[in-house]
Amino acid sequence: MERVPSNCRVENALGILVGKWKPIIILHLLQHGTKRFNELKRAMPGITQKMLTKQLRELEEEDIIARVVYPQVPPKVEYSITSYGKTLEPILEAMHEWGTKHALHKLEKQENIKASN
Amino acid sequence: MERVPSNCRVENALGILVGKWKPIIILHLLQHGTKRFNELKRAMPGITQKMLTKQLRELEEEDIIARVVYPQVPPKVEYSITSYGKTLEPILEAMHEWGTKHALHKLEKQENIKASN
DNA sequence: TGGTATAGTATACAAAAAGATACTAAGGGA
DNA sequence: TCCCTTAGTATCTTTTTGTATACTATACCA
Repeated sequence: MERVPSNCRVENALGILVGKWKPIIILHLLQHGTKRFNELKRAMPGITQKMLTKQLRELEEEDIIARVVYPQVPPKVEYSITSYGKTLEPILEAMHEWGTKHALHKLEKQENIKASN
Repeated sequence: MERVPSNCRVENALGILVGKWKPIIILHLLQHGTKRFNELKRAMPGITQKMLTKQLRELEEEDIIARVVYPQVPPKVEYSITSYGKTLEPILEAMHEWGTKHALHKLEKQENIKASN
């Protein structure tokens, strides 16, 4: 992150969006609203508790999501996107759109390879 | 990359943009056009040859950049963005813009912390 | 003859990210 | 009494990334 051309702020966004799970978490909360820890976990098969916790903490640190703890046993913790976090929506949308097209592009490429054999 | 909710193609874009150097390489080629290997290297202080090579090969694999080898000694290899790669520009732009604002947001947050002490 | 340049590859190593697994507190239910 | 639940920690291992360094071929120049 250091020693990067000074006009490049792309890394700033990337630093937040990166990490296999972050965009998925943000997108899920954007689309489904407030969720409890285990609801998120169940929605993302394959993620470990450690990873989910870590990603959530990092997103909280950046003001992207809010964490509300209810003092109960068993515990209840709710996560939601902050209004600041919502400013990421256009980027996520753009990425989602491009990603969809790119999946197609890759498919076509494979078809071409097959056809030429 | 496996076991991700099927409606989520964000990872598809992220997979390409991620890696400390990729967005910088793409942005540089977008802004400055065709460049030789060592020109890129010099433009990115801190990157090693191995990393630059690896990133370039991965971007080539995804059709984002084109690699042209001139059979000369000493070797000459030119890299440029493909027309397909140019479709990433809006995302990079959006990220750059958001990243700039986010740098400000972080600064303000720090100021607030200072002020309250 | 020796040095310079380019675009790499090969190898070894260090650091960071991710994954697997076990553990915790305290209330409720069988 | 034992087990279940939730939202985590703690610890260890594996995988992925990144760094450092040395090496290559061959033409050109002094």
